[in-house]
Amino acid sequence: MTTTIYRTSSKRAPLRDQRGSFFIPFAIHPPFCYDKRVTHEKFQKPYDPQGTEGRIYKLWEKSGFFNPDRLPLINTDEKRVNADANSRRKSVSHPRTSAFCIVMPPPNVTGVLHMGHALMLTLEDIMIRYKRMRGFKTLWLPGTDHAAIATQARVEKDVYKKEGRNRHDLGREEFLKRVEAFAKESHDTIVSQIKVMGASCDWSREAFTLDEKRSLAVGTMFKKMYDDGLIYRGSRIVNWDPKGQTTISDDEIVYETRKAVLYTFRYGKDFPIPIASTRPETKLGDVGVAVHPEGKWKKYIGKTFLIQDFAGVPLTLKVVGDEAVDKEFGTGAVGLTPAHSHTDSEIADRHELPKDRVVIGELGKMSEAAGARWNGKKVAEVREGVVLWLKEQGLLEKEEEITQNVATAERTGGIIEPLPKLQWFVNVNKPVAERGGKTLKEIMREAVASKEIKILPEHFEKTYFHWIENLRDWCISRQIWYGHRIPVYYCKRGFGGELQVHKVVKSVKSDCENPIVSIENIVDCPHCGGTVEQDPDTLDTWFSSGLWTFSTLGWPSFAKATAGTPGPENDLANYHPTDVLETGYEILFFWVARMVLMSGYALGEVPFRTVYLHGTVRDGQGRKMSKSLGNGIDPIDVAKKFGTDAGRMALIVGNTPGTDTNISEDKIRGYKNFANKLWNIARFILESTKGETLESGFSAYSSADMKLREERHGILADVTKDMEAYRFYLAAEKLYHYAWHTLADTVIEESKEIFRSGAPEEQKSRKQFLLHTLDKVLRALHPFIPFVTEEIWQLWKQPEEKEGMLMVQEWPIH
RNA sequence: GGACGAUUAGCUCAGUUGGUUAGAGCGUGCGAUUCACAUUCGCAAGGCCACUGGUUCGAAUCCAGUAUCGUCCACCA
Repeated sequence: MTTTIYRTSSKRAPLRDQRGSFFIPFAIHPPFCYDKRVTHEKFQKPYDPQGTEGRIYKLWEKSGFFNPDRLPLINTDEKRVNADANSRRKSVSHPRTSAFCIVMPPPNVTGVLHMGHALMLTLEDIMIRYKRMRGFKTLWLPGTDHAAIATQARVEKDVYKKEGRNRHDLGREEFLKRVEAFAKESHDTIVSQIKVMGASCDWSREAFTLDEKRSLAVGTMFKKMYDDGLIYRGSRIVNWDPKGQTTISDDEIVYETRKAVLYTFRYGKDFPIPIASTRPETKLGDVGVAVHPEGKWKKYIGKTFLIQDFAGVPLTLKVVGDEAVDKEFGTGAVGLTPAHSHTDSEIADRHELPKDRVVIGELGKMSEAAGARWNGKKVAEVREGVVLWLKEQGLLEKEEEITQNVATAERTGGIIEPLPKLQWFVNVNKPVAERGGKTLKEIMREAVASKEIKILPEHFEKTYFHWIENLRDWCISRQIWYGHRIPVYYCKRGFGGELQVHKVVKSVKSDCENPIVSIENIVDCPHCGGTVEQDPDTLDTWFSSGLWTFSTLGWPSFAKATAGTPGPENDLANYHPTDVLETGYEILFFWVARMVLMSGYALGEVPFRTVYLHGTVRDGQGRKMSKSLGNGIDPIDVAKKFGTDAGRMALIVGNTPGTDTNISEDKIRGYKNFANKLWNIARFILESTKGETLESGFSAYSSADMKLREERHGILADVTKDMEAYRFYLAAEKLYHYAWHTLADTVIEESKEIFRSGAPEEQKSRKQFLLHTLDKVLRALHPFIPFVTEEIWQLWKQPEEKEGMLMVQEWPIH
């Protein structure tokens, strides 16, 4: 190996004398002393991501440039317009005037980073780095989510496994301590992993959905909505999870297909209409029978029947006609159990049937209303009992096995028991005076319909509208302990001394206002001075997530008054609405829509301009990654084995928005080779152009090189267009292809001959072309593979100032 | 049941919104090479762009229908 190694240590930066020219102390080859480039011994070995990435990340972090307030001016090469005939470029410094902001979808503090997170981080980092290089004041605000139910369930499981105790054994305070300890540990892991991914986010602004500032935001929002009459307490059929002892949202239900027996029977010998049910035990709570208005049972509509004894209880059944009943299905009639079925409850509403006949309790056991015979017994047991009774009475007409979808809780697996409960709701259909009389539903719809928010890919807009059409009031209270406690207090005196939060209790005579909504903690009733007790429930985690774009930017503490001034206290003015929300399509409804709601309601503006939805990351064969299949790929393992750059590139190339993507080790290995290829391209160019410095105004290109230059311009212009249009998958692939198959395979191969036997001008031209191309390729690839490009840049340019880092150089628009 | 999407090389997928000969990666076959490359390079094979019809000078791309697969939503007593 004949390569000259100028320097082997990275310590010595050339010194400057007072006139700003370089003063070379000693031992550096004189002819090339103006060339800061060195051929580093590192280039003698293959690229080593493990030894590089951590060090480079620290370099970036230390620079402070992740923080938009500390970003340097952007340096731009511009042609002089008014000056002399000399068309050489000069360097101009521009302030960063436009802002670009992404608020990171906060990973749950329940575990470790997975491939989906890696994809999210990569896409966002690409956008952020690109915009930073385009001269924007870029803020990428990181954070984590307390993920109430998920985290609590996780800790409950752990505690039970280790100590055999449940949360009630520990008590609220002690249990929360455990959860917080777990969340803290999990948080630290996640943050370190986000850093491994190369994410250039501003850690000084890091947020947590359950920290003090966010809690203030949540409390403020709750009070505002309550005062506006948008939050109300009401008795509704909720999805009760008897196993988790909590209410869960529709979105947290998973349906499992199971076999069940459908029983067809009559309530009594004299009752004319047979009905069918897979849950005869609930029939103890029936208040009527619904039939189709034009069906075969039409003649009974409006009649009321009294059943003296239905398995131990009397029933009063009114026959009503309702369109919701399918005349072809089953017997063409539905027994109505308003307290234990969503649809029955709605039918009962339409026909003013009583809804208070609750026969099943929170523990999944029968209640008093089910009669002395069944009171306190388990549901399954009672089902058998009722069927037996029906058989004995000769009322059972048919038993058939059917498959049905059973609603179960995603987290606990418990079978959902619809129960009426007193819960807190957000009214989505009430006009909001402050917002021109629009309802929350309309706010959500119009933000997208008016194109103020653009969703990528576009077809998800249809799904979004469809979801909004079917939206019901949002139940926001959860009977769990970990989360934002509902900022509501009850004066005990107002309830006659006994607090019964979930039951409708008739107000005892009292002047006290109940409930009392307060952002501050209170212990005494502001009216009578008696003791108050806080609502034991916590808020749905999406309530706090909904505020994420502005609770992270300072709301409600900092008003929107000082746009243009740097500093976190002006973030709301400077960065909201944010520019892009990048997330998985599976949480379009849970989260995206709710952010639109909250932001539109509280600030009167959209939370973001563009929604970029990515797909699910699957394995090489298109299967979902799962623990049971053992086909998961851990992004941290990938970083160790192939380097983060390789993993990032593999996730991006060919990954269109909204579409699932497959990833395999083979694909990642391919891009590890690419990082090494780039390394070798740099090595070749830097070694074969020794003595030559990149001349920024160079124009004496040979005709062949002029052509190559045109081609390069074309590619980079295309890539820039792709970046602007969020076609990162195309941009990445084009750059990959250009670097490998044009620059390396063609240009460099030709150059070898030129350097061997070409004319001096030809050699000079080619050397300049190669240096310029390397410079631009490194810049353009930096958002995608930031580590290897920065490392090459550092070895080549040896910047003395942190402003010389590739991360803050200008993007090559052509 | 409703909505949305997909169907392109052996495999996994692009195809920038109608324009010449449909591309990439991996894989396969043949041949070079240690001269930047824990290799890399060159060459090659391989496609009725699901099917049927329509619009158009021109369709993988737009429209209608059919088939298969997938995702989401709702959930029926």
